[in-house]
Amino acid sequence: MQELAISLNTKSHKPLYEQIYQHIREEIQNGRIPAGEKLPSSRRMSANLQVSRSTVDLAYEQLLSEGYIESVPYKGYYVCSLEGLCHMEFKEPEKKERRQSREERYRYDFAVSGIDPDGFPYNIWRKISREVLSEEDPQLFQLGEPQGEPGFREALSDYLHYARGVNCTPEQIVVGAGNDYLLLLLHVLMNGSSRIAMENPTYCTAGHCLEAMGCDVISVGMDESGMLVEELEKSGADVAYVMPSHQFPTGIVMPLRRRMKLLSWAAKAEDRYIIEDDYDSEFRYKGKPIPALQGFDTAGRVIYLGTFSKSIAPSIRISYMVLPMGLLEIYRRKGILFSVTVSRVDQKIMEEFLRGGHFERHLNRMRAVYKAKHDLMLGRLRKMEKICRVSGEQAGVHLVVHFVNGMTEQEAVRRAAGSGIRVYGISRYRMEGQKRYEGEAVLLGYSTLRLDELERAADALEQAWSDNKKV
Amino acid sequence: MQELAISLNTKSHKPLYEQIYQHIREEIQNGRIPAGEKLPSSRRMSANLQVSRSTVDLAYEQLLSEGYIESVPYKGYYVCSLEGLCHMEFKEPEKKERRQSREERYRYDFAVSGIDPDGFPYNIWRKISREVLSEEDPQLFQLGEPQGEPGFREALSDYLHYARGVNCTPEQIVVGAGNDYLLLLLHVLMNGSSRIAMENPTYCTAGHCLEAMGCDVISVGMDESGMLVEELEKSGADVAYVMPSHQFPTGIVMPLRRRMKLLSWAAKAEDRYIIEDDYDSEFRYKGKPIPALQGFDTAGRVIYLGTFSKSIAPSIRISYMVLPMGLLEIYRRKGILFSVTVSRVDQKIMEEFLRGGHFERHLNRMRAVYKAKHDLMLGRLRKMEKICRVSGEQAGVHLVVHFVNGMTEQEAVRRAAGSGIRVYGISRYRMEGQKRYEGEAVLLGYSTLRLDELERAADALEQAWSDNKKV
DNA sequence: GGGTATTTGTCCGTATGTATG
DNA sequence: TCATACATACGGACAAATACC
Repeated sequence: MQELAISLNTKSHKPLYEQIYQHIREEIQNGRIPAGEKLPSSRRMSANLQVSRSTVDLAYEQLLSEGYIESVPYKGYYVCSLEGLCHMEFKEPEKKERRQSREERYRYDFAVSGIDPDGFPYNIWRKISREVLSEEDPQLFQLGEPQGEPGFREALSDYLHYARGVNCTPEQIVVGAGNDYLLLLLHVLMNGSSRIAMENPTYCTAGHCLEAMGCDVISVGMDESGMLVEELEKSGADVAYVMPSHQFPTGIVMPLRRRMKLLSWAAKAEDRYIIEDDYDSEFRYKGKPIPALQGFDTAGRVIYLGTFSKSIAPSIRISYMVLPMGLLEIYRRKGILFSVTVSRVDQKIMEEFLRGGHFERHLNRMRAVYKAKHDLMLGRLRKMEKICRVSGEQAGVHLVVHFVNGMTEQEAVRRAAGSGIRVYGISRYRMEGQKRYEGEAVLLGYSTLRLDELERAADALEQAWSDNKKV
Repeated sequence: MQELAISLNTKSHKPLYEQIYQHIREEIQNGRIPAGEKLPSSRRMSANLQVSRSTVDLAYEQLLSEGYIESVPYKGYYVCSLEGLCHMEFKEPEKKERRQSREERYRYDFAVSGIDPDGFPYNIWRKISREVLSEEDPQLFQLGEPQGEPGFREALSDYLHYARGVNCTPEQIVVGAGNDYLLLLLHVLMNGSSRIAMENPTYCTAGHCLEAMGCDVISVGMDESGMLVEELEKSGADVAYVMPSHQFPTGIVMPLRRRMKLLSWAAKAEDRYIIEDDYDSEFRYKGKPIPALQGFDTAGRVIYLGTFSKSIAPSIRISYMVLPMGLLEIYRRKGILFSVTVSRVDQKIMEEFLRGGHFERHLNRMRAVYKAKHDLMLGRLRKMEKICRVSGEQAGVHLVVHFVNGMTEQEAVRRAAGSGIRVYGISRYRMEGQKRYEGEAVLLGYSTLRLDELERAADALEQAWSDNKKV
């Protein structure tokens, strides 16, 4: 039979198995599932509904005991004919939807950061967390190594190697609480005197952090392949901060040729480095992922920066960097003074999450979730061809929208706001005083909104932008 | 392919199928099973490993879903090539020589850092941890406030107020992963140009961190009341780093008079600050605790630094600082750029730990534990009056031992080592090149040793030090 | 060369242990 | 103590490919 689409409510106080049981019973009573039909196996059903098999088992067992279905061992469950069964109509009392009134100005926020609200793998995380805390290993609560737990770094280097093509040993990895912190640490390692080139527009938070530390942040132009290496060369920068896998905010994926050019720029001098922020590399919707820049680096000039903020949750604060050999030596002199900033417990949890393959399964799940949202938004926006076109759609969890009907970025943002929708102009990601990026565009992040919200938000957005009268 | 020799551990808490899965995955990742190779059939494997077929099935299924292997129906499972990822030579990191050998030379380690091995409140922590993760609050996994969770800061400010006499609102608190990090952040706030005075001897790690950041660290002498304010004045320092509640390593508690003098030094200029590291304030064995320096500060010149490293566990990495108003403004401009470095989950757990009164109960328990150890060691050392006398015994979890029989610090350390006991000479806590502190002494930390171990260690120590023949 | 036994992945229902409230 | 939910592990049945007589 077809897949049953049962809407389960985890938060409801009604047990899951009962919700399943009731739904199937109704289907049978209504004749929507005819007698003789085979029900989906408990495995299939549990996979569909994202619940444990035994939950489905319980539901089936109840149906069985009440004679709605019969079990044929090694084959499956089959719907009985209802003859002779008296059944009363049972009306579910309507539950009032408890809507939380939001005082927020915005009904929908196309935030470019953040994760899917239902995306956190609670169950596994809870389980691993419990396991780790149950070991009662006295060592676990003494201070750990400054670089991070050896076991965690090993699991991480395995993952980075096969999933991202990063070429490193666990010894090169430094674990830290967030990219900001790692940049801070890096700044200490580099003796605080770097001139850092960033693309324009870029991930300003990092730029402002670097400026706050006292770095010279230099804005370098970009074309459709990413940072312009010629300009970089002229800029006199020592360090280039790039996001080859998915540049923020443009969504540009740096092609191989440009990567090589960048690497040869770095190889030209001893004190040149590339900081590769492997932003959003986990989510790609087209083609195969390009391995990290770091994997092609033979001169030891690439510092690879990665995080679990996007792939798991921003709030768990686990990032990591891979240092080239030269910097590693400096780290061992100076960096080692600074204690690790991630809880040893959290590191252990993350290690198990990686080793148990949960991370990959989680990524696969999230990829599917984001793909659905991505496709929905892309479809909707492509229908609005009179108004806009889309770029940066190959990867990540946001789209870049350019207007073809003469609407300015500012106006698009204002109109959306007028309809209670928050969108983000790309201009806000230019470093201050750097107006070299001329394109106007709006960013639509779809990670934090649920599918049905996206649908409604897209409706409202279309209306707001289609409206011809000026606001 | 050949039979895989997987050593299964039935007793381990790790599921069988996961052990199988992990083993095979690692073999594939390391290339020990080449791409295209056929895995043993589930039957053969299950016979070999003496487990059920479906257990093997589960393991294979997981490998399948993650793309490590592919299934050819009625033929077998075959290892996939890790397609799409460039394959570079992956050097197997040679296993490092067990460093433990050096640490195992010591039977007993009177380490001055670390906590009681049985001291971590596993049960409550597990319970709260579970509760926090069970709430399934989607907000909890989005990025939190840079300063730390408002609720946590509120609980913290309450605690600091009544337990330490710290005078602050939650808005002044900045949460961070460890004192080192907070110093780093502070350095950014202070524009990286500070001349910092530290006592001598002192907590060198902090000193070296500050130096690595580029601070001028100036050593200032001390007497039995702590830092000499006259010298501080002459030194030209902007910032004084002190530990009034229990100076490390001397154990000196700064009396009120000296505190006031210090405060008036700071009040003399706009850019002068005192960093009050409230080290070990939680554990006092005599008299009532002196409130924090910060509570007496009317000029807004004290930065209060606290941590749960000693009171709960070093590895959980939760520290905090209280900024005076002037710095708070700067923080709101520059510091706010840096995301918080403590996991939001951990903050929530800690908040509950505070609010539920568990922290105080825990402290009481630990105070009793440490008091017992303290009294034991103090008693034993006082019996050795021919050899040494003790100082710094009012608070903390270590004692300072001065020798009265002419034994040098170096010799005391060596003799102890000869008996397999690790003790720490106080000289190692002088900043390099600063030899102004003339006293020789040895530190005995008793937090990480259990009572019975302490007993035996004290025996051995007495013998080693009593022994009159030179070593 | 055609039939048969074996091997294989796949799918199934079931039983048990454990965490949690 | 009991209800709920989940994870783990078990072994039987099936159909297609394959090896063997």
